[in-house]
Amino acid sequence: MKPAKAPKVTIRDVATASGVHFSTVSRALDPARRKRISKEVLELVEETARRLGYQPNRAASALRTGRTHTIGVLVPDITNPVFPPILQGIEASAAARGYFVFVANVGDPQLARPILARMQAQQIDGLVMAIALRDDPLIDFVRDNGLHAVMVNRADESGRLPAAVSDDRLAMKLAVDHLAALGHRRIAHLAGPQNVPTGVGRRQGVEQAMHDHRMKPPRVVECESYSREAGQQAMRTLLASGPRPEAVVCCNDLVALGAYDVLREAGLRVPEDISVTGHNDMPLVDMVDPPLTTIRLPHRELGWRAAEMLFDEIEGKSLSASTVVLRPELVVRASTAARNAS
Amino acid sequence: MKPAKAPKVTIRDVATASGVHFSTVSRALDPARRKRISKEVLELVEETARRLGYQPNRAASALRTGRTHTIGVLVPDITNPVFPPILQGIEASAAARGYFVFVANVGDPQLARPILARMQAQQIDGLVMAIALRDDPLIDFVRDNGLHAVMVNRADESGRLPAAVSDDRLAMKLAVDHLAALGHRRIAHLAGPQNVPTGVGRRQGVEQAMHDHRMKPPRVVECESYSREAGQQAMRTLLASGPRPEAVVCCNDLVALGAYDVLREAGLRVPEDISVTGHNDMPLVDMVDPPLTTIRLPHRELGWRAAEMLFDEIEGKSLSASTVVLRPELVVRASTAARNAS
DNA sequence: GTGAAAGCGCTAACAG
DNA sequence: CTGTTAGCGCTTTCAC
Repeated sequence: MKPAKAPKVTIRDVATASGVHFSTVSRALDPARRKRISKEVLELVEETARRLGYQPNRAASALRTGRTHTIGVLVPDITNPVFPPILQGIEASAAARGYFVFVANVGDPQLARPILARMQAQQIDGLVMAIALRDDPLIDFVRDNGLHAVMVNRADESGRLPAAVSDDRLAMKLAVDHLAALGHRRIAHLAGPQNVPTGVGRRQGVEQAMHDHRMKPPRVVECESYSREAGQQAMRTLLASGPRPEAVVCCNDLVALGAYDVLREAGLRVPEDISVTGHNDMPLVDMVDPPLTTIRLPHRELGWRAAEMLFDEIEGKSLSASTVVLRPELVVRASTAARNAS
Repeated sequence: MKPAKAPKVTIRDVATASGVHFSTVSRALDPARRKRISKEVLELVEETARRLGYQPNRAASALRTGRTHTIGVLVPDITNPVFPPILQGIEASAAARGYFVFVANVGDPQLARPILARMQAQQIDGLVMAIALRDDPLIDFVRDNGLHAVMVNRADESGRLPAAVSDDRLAMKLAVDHLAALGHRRIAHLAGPQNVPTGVGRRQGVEQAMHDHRMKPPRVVECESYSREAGQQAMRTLLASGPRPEAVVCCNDLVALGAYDVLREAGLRVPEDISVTGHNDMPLVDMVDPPLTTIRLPHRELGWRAAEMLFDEIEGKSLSASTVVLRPELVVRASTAARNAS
């Protein structure tokens, strides 16, 4: 029968039980210093530690060393399906390197500062930010506090912080190239919020790609957010404000689905009357009607790479690239069709 | 211009700056003990603390008090869309009560123990478990270690741990009642893994409800997991092994979508040839073809309630119910139709 | 109401 | 190679 409560065995208990000084135990149990211990003592200590069920107290170690093996992650909305794979990547890297991850959902940007303050009180070793507006003062705040930090998914354009991102311009080029190959010329863009780096990058990607194809500049409607509702609203605005485009490139999948809603209301068929593309390849967009042509991102790897960069920096082996740009990939499904299909 | 690195101001700095003893500062800054401090001193201390940008060091406090204001959450797969809202609920409650949340993705059940050990080393105050098989030894382990813990989403049948769950039997009754009202009698069930509490509960719910309607017991095929692939496989088995049912009640949405895949392959139409129901109402199942009739769960509230129970227990005000059962809700869409529709 | 002193469990000089 | 010693920043007696 086991004891009712964990009896908290400390380094001293292990020491007396194995007849050595407690600092010897401390050394023996630290991979970095264990080599300076004689083989016999080392084995003895390890054995008794195991037998007694010793668990190091990280709080004590943290107080002494200033390192908690803990990082914070700031996400805007964990229910947005792009973030779970990113988090998974971060967490996998953290687990592999002996860190733990505090996840905070920063619904309202106003909350970022207080949350960050509390995280600092918890003595986090570093921070992964999946939030941040363009020129966000938060970035300066983080740097001024000497906090190790990296960004993921969204990059800070000024490069003040290392980042792991997908190539937004390439992503949109892939979409436009695909539509161009299908014969479309009048392409519109439902753009993301222009105060967010990805919103700008993707819009520029569309514009650049269309320019390269010698098309007229796209009609652009900015969405208020990356949501289905915002997509509906933007699509309504687009339909109301001019001739119907042949295709519409959307800043993300949710916006594309919002566009679907409005097009259906308006009696327009996708892709016969109008082609639609998304971005993210979130789960189930292959099951919607019609299956959505979109851009797939290596979300999990984005998270993994961001975390690796952060840990390297924390541990002082900061050789890693300052910005990692990963390649997105076009996934063709049934929401795009050749122009003369109608 | 701000200092390059945070100069870590401590309680002593605040003390000398305000000309009092550091223990007075400690008292003044603790809501629970601040009342014993004279008004003038209190205000002075608060003011200087603010001026110096004092941040309490939780690691020190943790070492002294044994409380870290940190909890761990074990989820099987954060990319499964049921978990993000649960996490969000947990995190919202935690933020409101001054706690932080370690999230660990326990892909392989084998990993649970080592992860838990590491969390204990980090001195977590409590644990929320969204994993656990039936009669999982992990539950005993947690209790024997005197760890405060609650379960969420999946309950331990033996009631060894408090839990916040949805009423699985009711959920399946809602589905069966709905199908019965549409005139169906030959209903099959694609069941969840029978080593998981929810798998059993839902199967029993279907069986009980059908019994109550005086129907013959359902044909049941067990899925290997709660995934689309497992749903495909189970649906294949079902079609191959007997007469075609009029309706199939699925243990969750992903399984239902797997069933869609196979029915489409087989040239069967949903709902004309066969009605299908899901469970969870995950994002976008209203956009698939046809939109899925399913059961909606209060996932966010599940997480919130679980966390609240945990914090109450940690803080010793353990008046809360031991098990909270929340009501699921039927969402009728287009994957179910009356029997004579065909 | 405030000061003094001890110590949580650990690491990191410094001796020997 | 191992023992000694001194704190990390905080809370918590115990005095006054």
